[in-house]
Amino acid sequence: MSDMQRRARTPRYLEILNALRADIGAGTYAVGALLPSEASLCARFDVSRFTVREALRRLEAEGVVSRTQGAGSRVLRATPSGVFVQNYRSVSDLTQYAAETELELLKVEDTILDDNTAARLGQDAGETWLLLHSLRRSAEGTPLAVVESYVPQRFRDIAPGLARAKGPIYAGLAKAAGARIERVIQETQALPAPRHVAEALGVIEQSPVLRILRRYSTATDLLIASFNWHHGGDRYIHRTRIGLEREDG
Amino acid sequence: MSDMQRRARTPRYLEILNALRADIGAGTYAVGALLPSEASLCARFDVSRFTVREALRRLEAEGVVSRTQGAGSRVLRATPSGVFVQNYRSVSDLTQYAAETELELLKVEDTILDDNTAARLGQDAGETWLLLHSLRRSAEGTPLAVVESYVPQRFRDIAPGLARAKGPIYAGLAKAAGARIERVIQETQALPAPRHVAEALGVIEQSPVLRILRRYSTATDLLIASFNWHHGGDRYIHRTRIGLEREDG
DNA sequence: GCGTAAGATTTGTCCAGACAAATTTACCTT
DNA sequence: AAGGTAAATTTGTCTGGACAAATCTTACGC
Repeated sequence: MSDMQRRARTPRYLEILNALRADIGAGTYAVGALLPSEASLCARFDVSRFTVREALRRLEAEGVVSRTQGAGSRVLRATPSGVFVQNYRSVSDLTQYAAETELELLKVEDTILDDNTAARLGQDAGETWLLLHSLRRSAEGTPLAVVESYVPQRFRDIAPGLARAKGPIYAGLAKAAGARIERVIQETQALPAPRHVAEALGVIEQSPVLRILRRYSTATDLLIASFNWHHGGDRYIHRTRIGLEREDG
Repeated sequence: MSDMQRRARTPRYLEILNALRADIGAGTYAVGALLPSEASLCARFDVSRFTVREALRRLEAEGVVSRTQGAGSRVLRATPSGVFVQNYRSVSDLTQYAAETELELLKVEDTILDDNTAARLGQDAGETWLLLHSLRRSAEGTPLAVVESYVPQRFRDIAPGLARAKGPIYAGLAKAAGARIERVIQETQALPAPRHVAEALGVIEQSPVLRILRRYSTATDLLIASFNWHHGGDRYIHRTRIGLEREDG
């Protein structure tokens, strides 16, 4: 063993890491399934628990597995997530698909703003808004993003037709309202996926996703706000026509 | 000890982590300085090396220290970087400072596009462009962002005056050129800081920073492109007036 | 059938020690 | 003074063990 260790310049935990990555990639351990316990991995690779944990710890840092005390290690995705700062590189390019996507309205419902959401939107908690759920899919049928739009109640009648109209929702709404959108503020954040987003995107709950909050305002009012949930990490590209106001460039 | 362990529900390594964070925040261990060795930390906290390493490992994951075999652990920054996907939360809010910042022109120079930059800008490699370096500072004198703008040669005469003009560079340039900017494309990525950026931002080389590439185009041409380097991680907020074209909302 | 409680499983925290590998320091030679 | 080599320092990898804490499973009682 000490002899083996001398010849092999790659650490043992890296071999295990690669073996597990390969297994996950090959589908031996499917997305959503549990990995073998640390104890059985120790037996399989004939190493101490420390070494197995070192490999698992890295798999977790890559976003490939999620580990829970008492429950085990669950496979979140087959390939590393290209975690933003940790990995220093981008994996996929959303805009590649953007041209081929379609918008699909899932649900329209009344909702009362909770404290958290109200704070984010800059509105009063307890207000009743209209909540539109929509889902974008790529041409190949892969879910790309979940969109949740908050709209004032008064647009209740025209709301369901917005998804079927040409152009983006905010444009249709502005037109219907006879208002002009003058300000867009966008916030980007990374979060663990809540249940409904995970289901819609086809990823495991708690796996990292990008949430982009956009607030479209007229000169005086917030007209529409939307949470856009994307697959986590990766490079995010934002396209727009014209940009005014102060900017870093 | 086992008695102490029973009463204390917070793991020992977390206490050490917090103690080290406090020391770093207080300046006991300055940015750029070396932390005590693992061995001396073991002595100070009376724990095994495993426990100290667990704390240091997390400090490293937060981007607070950088660890090198044989060299030691060096302090990279005083506060956690709010690493994007890893931490699931934001730390600072750039816009808080944005109102109080000033723009300062550092350097104007001719540059020939290398393959990499050319590819990013969608221009031909070997072309000669004008490169403007500028630096933003907060009111308190803390460097916030480094901006590198690429501008066509023909703007050589007016370029130096742009920083002193009111409003953003691209607006002044468009006005001077009699052109109208119709499209802005923004790419966000996380990278290890190159030397000149690290120096300007006051962070350690290789520490994670956000690089935002913005390309401002007229109907036909790329008018100006800029790399905006920000402190890593954290929440990035983008403000603009009006947004047209296709969008996710 | 359903909730509860006990037991089994699984990961989290921690120790004491050992050697390897990379870097830094000190010293010696030229 | 410059350069190279050996020694000391420091982090990386790894063992084998122990108990704690969270979760899951099973069996029991109502």
